[in-house]
Amino acid sequence: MARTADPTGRDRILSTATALFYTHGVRAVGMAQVIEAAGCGKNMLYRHFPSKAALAAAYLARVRAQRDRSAQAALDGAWNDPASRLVALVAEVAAWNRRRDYRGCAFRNYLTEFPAGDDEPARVARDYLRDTRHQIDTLVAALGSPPLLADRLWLLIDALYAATGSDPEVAVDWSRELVGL
Amino acid sequence: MARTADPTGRDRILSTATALFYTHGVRAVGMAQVIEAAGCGKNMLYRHFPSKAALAAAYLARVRAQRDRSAQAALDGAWNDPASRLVALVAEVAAWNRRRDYRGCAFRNYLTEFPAGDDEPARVARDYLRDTRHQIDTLVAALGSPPLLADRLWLLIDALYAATGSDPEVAVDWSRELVGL
DNA sequence: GTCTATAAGGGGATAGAC
DNA sequence: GTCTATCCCCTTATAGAC
Repeated sequence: MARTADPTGRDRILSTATALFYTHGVRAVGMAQVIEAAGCGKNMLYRHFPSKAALAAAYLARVRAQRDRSAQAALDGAWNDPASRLVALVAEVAAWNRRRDYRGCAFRNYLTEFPAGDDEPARVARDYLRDTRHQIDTLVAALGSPPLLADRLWLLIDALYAATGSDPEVAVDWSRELVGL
Repeated sequence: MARTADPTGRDRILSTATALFYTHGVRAVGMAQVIEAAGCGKNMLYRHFPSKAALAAAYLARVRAQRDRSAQAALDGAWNDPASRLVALVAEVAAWNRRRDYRGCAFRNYLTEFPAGDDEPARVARDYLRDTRHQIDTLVAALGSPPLLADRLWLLIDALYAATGSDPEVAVDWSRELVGL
């Protein structure tokens, strides 16, 4: 169809792969399935993503970018005190949890699917966990609270990502109580 | 070697499969790998477990039996009041969490690997989650506390099963505080 | 030169047959 | 226990349309 390079090609493929990987899991989705859903040729996919691991890493990086933007928006919409910002972070996870297409945490899910993985996607996943945990620690320190508060808030976030049928609002209310709001 | 059926055969196979499935994930482990590790013939495995789904269901049922026994032992070792029993249940999960070979919750992991599954193993997994949640609800009702306590304790248990590097003791102490001990 | 479509390589999956 | 059938996996290579 197009004689010139399709600038939307890579993004369209990655968008398709992201939806499939997140919904069904990385292991359950084959490259052929991504190709068919994206409506592209095999050649094009492998030029942009030389392997499935590369595609999975790009998938996780894309989700991370979305999550970071969403978390930043939550912080921007909160009061400027550490307590409000901590609650805003928990509430943001809860809001994500309530989405109809919610299927847990993409990074924790990946590490469950590939427990011994130390390739690029695993690094992206572990970096996200480390960075978000660090974000909590920093805000708790700014609040002047003992590290125990960070441990507890992190437990709440872990629980929200597990999502075995609990009401996310319980966690948000609890976090508010924890930080003294 | 043996002319009569090996009574330990089925159990040996299931034991091997349990270790492999739990450590590496169900999807990552092939039937050939189970056969080789169990040191049995292919026909013997398929005689006892006609499909991989049947083997996975038996694996989850076996883990459930272990978990139920362990939870019961924790209850038996606790005081007979609902508060102590609730803490004992949380502490039992924390103790499991501290094991070196801990790799998360077998049931939650399976549901992550097969999110749309409604076959036998998925039913075993979901039944476990439903029953353990019900166990918490019952004890909280016996304690005379509002359902919110059960929601919160369930969040702690979910968090313990996620286990992204938190100290399990934090959850146990928190549960003790929650039930008023 | 850039895309799609198709075929094939090389391996491993589940499962069945003897 | 071995051997085979069938299928799907990831990946590469080839051929054809614009």
